[in-house]
Amino acid sequence: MRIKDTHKQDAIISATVELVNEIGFVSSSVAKIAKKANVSPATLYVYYTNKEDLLVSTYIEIKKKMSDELLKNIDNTKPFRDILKDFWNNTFDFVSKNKGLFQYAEQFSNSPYSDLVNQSELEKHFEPMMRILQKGIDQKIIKDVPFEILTVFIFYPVMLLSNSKVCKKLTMDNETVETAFNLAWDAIKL
Amino acid sequence: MRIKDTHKQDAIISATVELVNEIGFVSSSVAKIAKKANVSPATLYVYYTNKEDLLVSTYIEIKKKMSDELLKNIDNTKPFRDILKDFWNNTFDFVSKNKGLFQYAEQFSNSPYSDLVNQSELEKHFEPMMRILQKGIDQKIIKDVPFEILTVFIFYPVMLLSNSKVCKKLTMDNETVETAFNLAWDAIKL
Amino acid sequence: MRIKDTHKQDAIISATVELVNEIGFVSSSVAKIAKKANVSPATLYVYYTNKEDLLVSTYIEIKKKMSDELLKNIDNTKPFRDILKDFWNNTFDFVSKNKGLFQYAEQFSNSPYSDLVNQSELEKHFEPMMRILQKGIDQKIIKDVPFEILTVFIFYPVMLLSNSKVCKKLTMDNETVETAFNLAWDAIKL
Amino acid sequence: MRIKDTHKQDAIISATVELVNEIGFVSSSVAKIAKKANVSPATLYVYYTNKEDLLVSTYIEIKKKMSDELLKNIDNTKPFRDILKDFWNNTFDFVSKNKGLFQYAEQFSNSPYSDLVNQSELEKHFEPMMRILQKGIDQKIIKDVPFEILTVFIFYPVMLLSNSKVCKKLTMDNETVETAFNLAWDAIKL
DNA sequence: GATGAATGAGTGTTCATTCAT
DNA sequence: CATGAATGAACACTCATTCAT
Repeated sequence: MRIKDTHKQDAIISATVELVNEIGFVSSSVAKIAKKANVSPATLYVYYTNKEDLLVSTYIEIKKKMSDELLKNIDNTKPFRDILKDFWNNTFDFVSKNKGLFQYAEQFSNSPYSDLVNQSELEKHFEPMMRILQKGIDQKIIKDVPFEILTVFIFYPVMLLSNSKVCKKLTMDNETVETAFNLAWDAIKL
Repeated sequence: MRIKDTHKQDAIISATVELVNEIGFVSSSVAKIAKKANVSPATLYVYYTNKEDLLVSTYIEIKKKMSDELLKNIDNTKPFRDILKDFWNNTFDFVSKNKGLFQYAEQFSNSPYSDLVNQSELEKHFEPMMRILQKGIDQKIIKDVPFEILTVFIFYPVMLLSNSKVCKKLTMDNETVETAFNLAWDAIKL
Repeated sequence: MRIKDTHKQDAIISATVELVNEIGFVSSSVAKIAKKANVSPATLYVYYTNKEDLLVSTYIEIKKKMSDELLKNIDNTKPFRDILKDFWNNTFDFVSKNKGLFQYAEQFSNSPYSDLVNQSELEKHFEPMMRILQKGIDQKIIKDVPFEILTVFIFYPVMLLSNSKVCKKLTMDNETVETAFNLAWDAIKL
Repeated sequence: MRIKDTHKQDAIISATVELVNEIGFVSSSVAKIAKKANVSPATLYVYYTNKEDLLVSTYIEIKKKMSDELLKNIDNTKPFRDILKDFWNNTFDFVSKNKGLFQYAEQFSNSPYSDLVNQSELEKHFEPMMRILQKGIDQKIIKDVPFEILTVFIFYPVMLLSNSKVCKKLTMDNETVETAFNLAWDAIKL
């Protein structure tokens, strides 16, 4: 028998992400994805049970890669503010270098497909950061407010600012990233 | 007759928003929208030149209604912080009471359809708030950073917190809204 | 609005019957049926909710037409044997003149589609004949055996003999039909 | 190894019959048959040149097995009526014990696939019965009518009565089989 | 203005079959 | 012999849109 050609599966995932970024979820048909990946539409069904499976799997893959990158080099022994700053920079780096993946994830999570994903499963990867935040609360470094609120001020802003749809004009240089972090820090610090 | 017309058009818009919220952009076909609005698919083309026009017009309508509501009762003579707080509360009120409209707008603005909208036209409605922010900068009440950064900390958080996809567990009572505003204010204040 | 074109629906039904007779149930695709009927495949869905609906509706239509024809001119006042003979002749006439319809019905009733049809509903049309049989039993003209057995000897044979798949060589002239009826009668008579 | 082969081929045939009985000819795809037989779709093409070959071969196999069973223990020295009765009983036994095979054959012979089978070849197996019928005619025990007519009254009824699609309610116990045979005999006897 | 009929083009998916291993 | 990967062609069906009324 023929061996499964991982090159093909990679091509399918890439094509999916690219196409969704180019023409959006709505217009991204299986046929177009297949064409972009230079495979037959039928081949797609060798790797995924259906279109939904393809889109969801792609999302999960991206999210996993993202959480790996965001938590990379996080050093618990550093001062609290520095840890957050490293995470902030990691986020900015990832989003800058993977605009396509990030934009796919944004579209996906705003679509009804996202209901099909076990979100809490994905969020588990970020538990280390949650533990760090909790330590900050316990040590009275940051405000004792619900995690969701902290998240909105310390994790989302860098993503929003990197999102070209939100920030059309502002170029995100290192200085701007730094400035934004100062605001985030002021928001949460005690 | 005018009344009849408006009724039908309203029904179409409502049906569009409801359907997109129920089954998403991807699955919302003209036929289904028409069925939900209790009109013929052809009737839709009496009011809109095509599907895109319908979706875009619906978005613009929502955005206009939203900007009206958010700027309602904004009193320039109040102290700076109170103005922002009023706007913050207006946002929270609108999103709470119009989850459907808000969610439609979110989906829309994350789709490539949004490229078809003259965003700067829509943003004009928020110029009053921008002028207020500028005054705050000039009076050295808030930090002198790019508008986009301020926006991310003072306008987006309340929307994110109201978004059920972002905040699944946190119930947004008045106290929580107040707490979140304090963080936002700490972020931007000098 | 455009008025529903009954000519089109008739064309669809005819095409369905013809095609199924030519190439069988298995190979009769919606596209092929549409092509034969000179309509777009989409048009088919104006009249029927899906392929199954088309096939089932066609079957029911045929069965209704058939029961009308078989019971035509049945005169209850005639002697018992003559009534059966008339029915027998009607059956032979119908099958001879509507080989296509008959063959479609045969294929259909041997397919799993037939499970979708409310058979007892269709059998109601034949109740007059059942009552006649019962009268024959009561009057001790024919044997007192279950209806199904009588049916197999007095109703099925003429259909089997008219079925070209069963009887490839035998030409069914009037004499043969008469001969066969004599056997049927001998089978059931007391 | 021979044993292994036969196992696989048997599995394929069984799967084919079962699947056709479960979901019908129309929906029985090669992939599904292979899955049911626990082999690869490709393996199927080791034993059969294509799908048609598989279906036809399966039919022929069934027909051969059937003719063997029906003619089993037929004793030419018995009285004429007893021979027919034995055959009748054999038919009933076979159909009862092999409903799946029988139903497959019914579906097949009502499909256009049946045109691909050399029917006269299959009918050769039944020549012994034809010779017996001819002897009955010659000895003036049964009516001198075309074979097809005799067949319809002496061979088909037991099959029809055993067919669950024809006889939904009637349970075929020994008494019923006996009763039906009496009608068949009355039909053909002189 | 308002409609349901009608459709070519497209949808996601499965098909029978082949091929390299 | 036996296989799972791979596919072009076909599948049933829906799409956005137009048209006659």
